[in-house]
Amino acid sequence: MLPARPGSAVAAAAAVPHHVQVGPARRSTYHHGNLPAALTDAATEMARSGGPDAVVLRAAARAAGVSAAAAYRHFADHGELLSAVRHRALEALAAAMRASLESGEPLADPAQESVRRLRALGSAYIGFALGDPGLFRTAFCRPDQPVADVTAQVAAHGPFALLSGVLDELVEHGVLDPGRRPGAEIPVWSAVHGLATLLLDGPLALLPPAERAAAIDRTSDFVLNGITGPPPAAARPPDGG
Amino acid sequence: MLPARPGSAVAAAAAVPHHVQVGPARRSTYHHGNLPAALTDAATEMARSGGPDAVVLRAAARAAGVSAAAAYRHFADHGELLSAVRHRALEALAAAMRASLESGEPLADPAQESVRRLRALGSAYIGFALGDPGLFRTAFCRPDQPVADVTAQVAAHGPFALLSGVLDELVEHGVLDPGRRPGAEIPVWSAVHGLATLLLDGPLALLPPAERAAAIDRTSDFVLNGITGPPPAAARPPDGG
DNA sequence: TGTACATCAGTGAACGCGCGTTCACTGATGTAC
DNA sequence: TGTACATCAGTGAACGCGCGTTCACTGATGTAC
Repeated sequence: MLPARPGSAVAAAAAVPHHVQVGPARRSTYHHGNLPAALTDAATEMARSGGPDAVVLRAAARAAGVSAAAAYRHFADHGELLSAVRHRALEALAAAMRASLESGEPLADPAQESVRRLRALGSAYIGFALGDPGLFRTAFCRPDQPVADVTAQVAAHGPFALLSGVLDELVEHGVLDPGRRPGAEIPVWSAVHGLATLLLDGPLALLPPAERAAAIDRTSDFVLNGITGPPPAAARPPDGG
Repeated sequence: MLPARPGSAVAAAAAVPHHVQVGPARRSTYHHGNLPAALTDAATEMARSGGPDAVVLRAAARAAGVSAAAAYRHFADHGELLSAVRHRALEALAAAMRASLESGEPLADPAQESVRRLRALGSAYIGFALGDPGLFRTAFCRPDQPVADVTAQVAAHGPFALLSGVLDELVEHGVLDPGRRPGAEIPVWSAVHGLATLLLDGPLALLPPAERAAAIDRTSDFVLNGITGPPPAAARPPDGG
């Protein structure tokens, strides 16, 4: 990302203690070039390896080879930097989901194919959570205040949009009753997201691998039943409770 | 909780600055009586109003009218105090679920009644999350390292056990196929837990009340379908990938 | 083409904060005789 | 019933930490004339 021209490495190292940080970037020009991106990159790597609490403005500045105060030319405060990282994390999740959609052998039967795609989304979501826990936690960490921004991103290009698309396919190919389509995203997303968080940080964190895999499979079936099964109105009490 | 004998209030206030903390408890005896409980109480109140990050050992000691160092007679470190609070939070959640089970008018038909009870559990879970967000977050906050303890509590007397019981009732009264009973807790719990976290801290936090209620209803139906619907093996690709 | 100047993006030192934790200590308690 | 003593549960001061943020500043950049 940064050109990182060493110049006089020894002199530079002596002049810039930088605590004991790993490879603080050096730059040749006084002006940085693209400091916002460099800070966001650094902060994202911190989030990746340590979750949202590891996103430290001073450390990001250090990693970008810049004083902490310089960060305030580009971010109003720490929260704004964290927000930028959250965006990146949601992008990464969406990218993993998209990649999963496009990988694998399409099935001849369009109905089966749309089901396959729904499963692909779910397994990518869980896979991302377990494979990149720091970013996943950051994507869904509590903002200082609920932020319309995140909702919009998620809805427009993120996980929600991808799920919506595949649910539409399920309707189109007769798997999902059109009457039950509206709002179907939320329960499906809830099930997958809930499983991810319970496995990651919750009481299911200690599940042995085999049981973990079984839990994922079972939830996958459960989700399909949940959206495609008959409405349970028959088994419902007259008063919704 | 504490006797809180004011004694010479003015002198006490002068002698014990305690920063600007609300009502630091005074005690008459040198020994406290039940300091672990008092610290856990105080810390739990902090968690209730501010979530896990608000659990501050020094502040809990202050609230209990004791020096910070005194806490270390009873808790190895901050993490152990937080663990105690997590226990309390999980207890509170389980209690809310139990109370919900026992409230409301039982239905004559046992099948319908068991369904009603499942719904009651779910709505208590969501209700607790939205009504006592600080405690809910604390109950499920990431421990320093995954802790068998929590898993055990949840399984033995907590949310998981209650859910297991009601799922057994569903089998007993013919709502749930016995063959699909094993492991059914996990997807159900995932859906409810996921919805709670998405509504609380996630991208659904800004949902207007009406839509929020609709989302909850829809997820409730979804869960029932998920466990009672036919196994979706028919719609499944030959390769589970 | 050169120069004055406004603007921008950095610097580095400092502030205040409150935390978790440790230490040597002392006052209170209970038990053996 | 009284006394010596071990043990326990407090005290209060201190340490080190690293953070977010602010400030007056200065070096670099680009533009008007």
